[in-house]
Amino acid sequence: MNKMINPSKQNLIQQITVDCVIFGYENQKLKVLIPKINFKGDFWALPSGFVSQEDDIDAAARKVLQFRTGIEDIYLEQFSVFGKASRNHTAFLDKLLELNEDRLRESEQNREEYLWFTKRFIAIGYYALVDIGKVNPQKSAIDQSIEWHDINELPTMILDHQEIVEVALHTLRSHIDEKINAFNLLPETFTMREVQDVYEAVCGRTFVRTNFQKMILELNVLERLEKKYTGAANKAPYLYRFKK
Amino acid sequence: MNKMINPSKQNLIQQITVDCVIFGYENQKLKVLIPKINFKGDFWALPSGFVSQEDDIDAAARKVLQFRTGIEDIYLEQFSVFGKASRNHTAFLDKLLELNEDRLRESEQNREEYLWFTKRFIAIGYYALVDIGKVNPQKSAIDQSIEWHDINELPTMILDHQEIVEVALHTLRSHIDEKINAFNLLPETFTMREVQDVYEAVCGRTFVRTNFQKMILELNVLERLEKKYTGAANKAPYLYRFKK
DNA sequence: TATTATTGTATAAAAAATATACAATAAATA
DNA sequence: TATTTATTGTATATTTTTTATACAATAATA
Repeated sequence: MNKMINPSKQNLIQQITVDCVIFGYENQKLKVLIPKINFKGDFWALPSGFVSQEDDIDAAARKVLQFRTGIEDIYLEQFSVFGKASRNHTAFLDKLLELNEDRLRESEQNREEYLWFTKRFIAIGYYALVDIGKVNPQKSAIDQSIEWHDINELPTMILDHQEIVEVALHTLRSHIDEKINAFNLLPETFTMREVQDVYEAVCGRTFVRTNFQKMILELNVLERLEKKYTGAANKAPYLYRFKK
Repeated sequence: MNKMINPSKQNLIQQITVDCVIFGYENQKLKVLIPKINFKGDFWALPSGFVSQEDDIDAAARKVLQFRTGIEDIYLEQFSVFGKASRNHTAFLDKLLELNEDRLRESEQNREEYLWFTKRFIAIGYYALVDIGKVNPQKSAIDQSIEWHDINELPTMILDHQEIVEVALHTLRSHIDEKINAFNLLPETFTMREVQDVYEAVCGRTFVRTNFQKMILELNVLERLEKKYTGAANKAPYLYRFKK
């Protein structure tokens, strides 16, 4: 949320944001990266950004993701637009101002920002899925914190951000087969079990191991390498990698 | 395209359009409704509109569809956003001005419109599917004509409108099962053959009659009524209607 | 009454998805 | 060293879904 840095003065498309649902995977769990802003009142909001006149909307979303995760070439996908006429930050901002009178004084400039930011906004939704281990979450200037939240225990977010996450998750699940490679979640080489763990976390369900293997191999994107001796007291699994 | 009626003066969201792919069905054929603008140079462009501050984006799209088709409660669906930074009407307008010098004189107001309209625009794509028989296509003030074009013989359109149609068609095909009812294409009662004709036109392929019947009945949205005596020299087919 | 075109129904065949069985490890441990 | 343990690879059985084929039942016509 670099929303507060005089956006009304910048060379931006008006009344448009790109709102990003950054899914993260670690330890068989699916999470979402959500900043909490640094004001009294417990306000959580999805990472989002504006669209510069010079940027493709995809590029605008990519900037948000790069800033928030530090990852350069992240795969992301636009999935829906949220454009109700009533979709504005007024209720949120008024609440915030009410609870933070001490810090936010009336001023000509603040007034201008307020008017700019309480206009109706159209959000273009993007989602990404990253390896939590590779990410160093970045707070913006106005954030108190930014944390990974389990997909089943999301905080109460502003506006329609809850719905945005739901739609993103639905899209992610239906696209996982084509995107499992693009997401770059797995190491260079990996076992079948690791692939299955990703799938189970993303889809929120279990798969029968033997059938999962068959299904994933039939996608025809993996090649089998040597065995991996893990030190565990059992048969060593094969390693795989994505075909070039 | 009511784009030319001083849009820069109206209460609109800037740099946003809703671009509509209006599919039409008639005589086992799938078509697209495309206006041609009333200037020298053969310019075709999808029906589109701007988004008023007071309208949901869905409502903005609905207005375009209502104006173009005369149908009140039309089912439509947002399917994608087209937002390249280079997406602007400059090349199109310059060509148009060059070919129509006689009609378009330099003036302060025209200049203003030109600058407004050559900004980069983000298009939110919507599609609908209507019964051509129920539609009376409406030209806008700047159109020379508006016609149904066979899906396989589309004219060369401005900007990325060709791509927009392609993405819309892909979405339509993948959603046809859930939407066949919503599209309101079929009469109150209809035969199985009529349903299959719609499917074949939309999907651009044939189906095996007996298997199609089974498939469509398994969707569980139809109820069977009495037989229909058509006067043809063959067994009378049953009529169906959508369950309430 | 035989012919014709098309429908409704049944069923066979093929393919895909799901469930189950079991031998083959790789290390720990007895 | 033999036995135990947990997990893997492979095969196969079962079920479900999809696709193909056969054919009798019309409703009018010739």
